[in-house]
Amino acid sequence: MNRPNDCGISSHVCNNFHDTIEFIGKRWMGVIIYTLMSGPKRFHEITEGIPGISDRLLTERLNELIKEGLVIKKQLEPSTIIGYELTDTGMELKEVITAIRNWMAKRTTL
Amino acid sequence: MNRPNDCGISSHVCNNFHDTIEFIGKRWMGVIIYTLMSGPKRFHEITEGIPGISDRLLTERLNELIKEGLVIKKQLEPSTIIGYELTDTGMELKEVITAIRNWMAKRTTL
DNA sequence: GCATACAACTTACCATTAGTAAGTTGGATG
DNA sequence: CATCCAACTTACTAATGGTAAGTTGTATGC
Repeated sequence: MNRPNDCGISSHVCNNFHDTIEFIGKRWMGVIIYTLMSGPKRFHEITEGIPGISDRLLTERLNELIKEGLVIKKQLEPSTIIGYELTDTGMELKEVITAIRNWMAKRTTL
Repeated sequence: MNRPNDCGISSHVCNNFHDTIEFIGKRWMGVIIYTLMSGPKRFHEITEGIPGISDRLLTERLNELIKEGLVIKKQLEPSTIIGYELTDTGMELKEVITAIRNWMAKRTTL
């Protein structure tokens, strides 16, 4: 039987696995992060790129991402317009996204 | 709002990044899959290994995982007791979990 | 074979979160 | 300085999750 800490690495990291996967797995989180992978975007560019998402939820998710340091609000060159950009930490999720897409590719060929 | 399923492979997970990450990111999905990575488990072994999860939600998530072909219900040797085991497809999510854990390890806060 | 215990659900009800839509604010543009 | 529209905010409804109690089924002991 698995105990919560019985994972072979440090218990701190192990105990955070649940929080981590639930955070990045929250509704719309994945596609928002994925959308920002291709570069900084304005609010309405994100909504237009993600069919079905509402302003309210995008605001909420972006604020959560900012709070967790995965996204920053940034002034876009050369105007005064602001947009949202992945931080280095956020950008490092690329490997997670790649792993998911690899898994998907294997699965659909079955 | 759920977009219509246009691939016909399964009801939730198809070759679409959004559906896939939302499926494996559903509440408790990550830890359930992670728990089963170390081998087949009985129902109560899973609940005991995941503090906070309820019988109702574990039943619901296991049924979703079975429906999507990530988990099978299996008779555990040598008794008549049944348990839950990851399929090959489910087990291949190990790389996704590894990628998340690597990302976590790099981070300073969450 | 009957009683007990516990595992594995199931149901019911309340709380939280998501979806929808309308309203508000504030900066850009004519 | 009026209009537009991006970027929120608020209010309300629908869906999902949390909690707890109830039900069914199988193992074990007498």
